[in-house]
Formats: sequence, structure tokens, C-alpha cells
Amino acid sequence: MELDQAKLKFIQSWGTLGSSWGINRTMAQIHALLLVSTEPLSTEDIMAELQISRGNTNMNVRTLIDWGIVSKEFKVGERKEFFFFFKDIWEVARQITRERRKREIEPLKKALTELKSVDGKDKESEEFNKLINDLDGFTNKVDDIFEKFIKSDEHWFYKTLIKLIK
Amino acid sequence: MELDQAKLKFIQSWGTLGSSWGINRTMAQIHALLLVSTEPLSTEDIMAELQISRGNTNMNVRTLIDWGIVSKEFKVGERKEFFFFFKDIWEVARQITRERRKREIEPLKKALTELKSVDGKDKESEEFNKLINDLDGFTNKVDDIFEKFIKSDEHWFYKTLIKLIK
DNA sequence: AAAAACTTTCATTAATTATTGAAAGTTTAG
DNA sequence: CTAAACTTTCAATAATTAATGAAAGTTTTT
Repeated sequence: MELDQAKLKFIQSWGTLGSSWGINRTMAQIHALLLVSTEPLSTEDIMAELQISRGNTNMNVRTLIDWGIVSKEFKVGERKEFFFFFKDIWEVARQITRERRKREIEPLKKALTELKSVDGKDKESEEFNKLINDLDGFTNKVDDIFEKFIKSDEHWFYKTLIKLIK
Repeated sequence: MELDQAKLKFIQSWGTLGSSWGINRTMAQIHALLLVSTEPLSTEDIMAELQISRGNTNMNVRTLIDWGIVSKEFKVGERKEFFFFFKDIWEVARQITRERRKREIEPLKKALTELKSVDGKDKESEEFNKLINDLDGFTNKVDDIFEKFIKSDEHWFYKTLIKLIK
């Protein structure tokens, strides 16, 4: 396959996948574009490559920066900002995990905490309490894994994985 | 907090969370309703409780059944189907993982495989190949974990978690 | 201080996704 | 066989979410 063709296809696929990951298509495409670009890109570059508006580009790039997986850079003699993506895939995975944890796990923990200890000694209340407790325990375990991963360095995680998988 | 109030709040929260998990709100609410209900519910019950249409109820219940986390049951003397949720939270987590893997990981693996080995010996092609390779390796590792988890019994996973966390 | 070179915002519009409900399809009972 | 009791489908509509682009806001240069 040709390089340019492959790049396009990658951007395309990543965008589609983004949707099923609950990330909007454009954001995922910008992300992919930066991933496959050797050089940092300007807003204009991104607009041109992906055929999207300035506002859209700006918003999504900002979000990627907020997520901590894209950075800006200034070139000497130019006023524009240029954007690039960290190429260390493990670092990126950690950042994404951090974001997903924030969006997915934290609100759940919060909700469960509020729902703990329904008073009432009848059977039904107890069943409900058990359910909430189970969920809470489970959630905390998953959360612990995520936290470990976020705080890990690649080395640690890699070793643990090996242990896990074999 | 009162039991009924707590149940409502739980359904509410679960629904909201569903969205950020890429699961539609109604589906998550039905799911939550079945979770907190002691008795199996009929389509009519669900419609009444959540104030949603028959078609909507039917579609989402079917999806939950397809996901393997809700089952139907028949009551003697009644023609209606009744639905209930497995209360074993680990089993449910496994099922959900299985679904998310199908939706999130498999298409990614497929896309990466197609993109492997761009020919061309120049620097840029090589960089691209490295990127795809890194992503592929990472994806496979994550996928392995998921698979292990799906195939695991609670006991195995619990032990591994303990190992991981401490 | 004003113009130039950018970046950001936001009301409007477009695209996508979810919901409804009536009609069609199925299954069971008499 | 056919009426009754349900379940499923699907075209129409509503609700939600994303994208546009012109206008407003910033920062830098002269």
C-alpha cells in the first residue's frame, strides 16, 4: 500500500473508531492526522487536510490539549501555533486512561457514595444496599487498576502485563 | 434516604453515566431499573416506570438480551415475557467487557492489520510502519487482558487484582 | 496607538441518533 | 381456524450533538 493512501485510511479508521469510543469523529481524526504527521501542523494545515472549519478545528485541538495528548510549539519567525502529538504510545494510553477515568469512573463513584446506606431494615432495603455495595466494591477495584496504570511507568506496566497474560 | 427515592436516583444516575459510556440513556435506565427490581418486570411495567414507548422498550430490552446481561422468564398462567437482570456483578462486568471488546478493540485490530507494511524504504514510510506496529502491539496487549478477563472466573480475577494492586 | 496576524467564541445550521406509535407479524388458546 | 394477546418493525418525528463561519477577542509588530 502507498504511504499517503495508508495515512488517509488510518485517519479515516481512527475517526470511525472514535465514535464507538464516545469521542467525536473530528477530534479523533485530528488526533490521527497529528499521529501520522512527521512535522507539527498549524490550524490552517489541519483545516486544509481534513476539510473542516476553523472553529471546529480550534475546539477539538483545544480539547486534545486539555486531555494532555497534544502540545503546541512555536516556530521561529512565525506567529502561528503548531500542534503535534506525543509519539510514545504508552504515555498516550495513560493520558487517555486518565481522561476516561475522570469521565466514566468518578461520576459513578460519586453517585454510589450518595446512594450508600438506605435506611430501613426490611428485606428490600437490604437487597438494595447489597447491590450498591457490590457495585461500589467493584468500581473501586477497577479504579485502583486505572490509577496504578496512570501512575505507572511503561516498565512497570509491561512487566505486570507479562505476568498477567502468561 | 428512602428506598424508593434511592432507586429513582440510581436509575437516573445510571442513565446519565450510560451516555458517557457510549450506551444510550434509555438502555442504561432499563438496565438500572431491572437491577433494582426484586421481581422480573414485563414490557408494560418498564414502559410505565420509565415513561417510554413500547417500541423503544422492546428495542432496548432486546439489545440487553443480545448483550447477554438480561434474561426473559415466563410466568405460569401469563403470556407476557418478564425480564430480569443477573445480580452477579462480576458476570455482568465480563459480559459488558465482551461487548465493548467487540465494539472497540476488534475494529481497531482489523484496521491496523490492513495498514501493516506500507512498502517504501524511505524515512517517512518507516516511521509510519513503526507507529502502526506500536499501536498494534499495544492493542494486542490490551486485548489479551480483556480476553483473559472474559474467560476468567471471579476467583482468578480477584486474585490477580490483589496481586496487581498491592 | 493602530494595524496585522492570529485565536476564540457563539448563534445558526446541519448531521446524527433516539423515540414514538401505529401497523404488521407471531404465538397461543379456545 | 381465527380471535386474542403479545412482540416486533419501521417510517416519521423529536432530541441531541457536532460543525460552520462571521464576528469578537488577543497578542505582537511597526
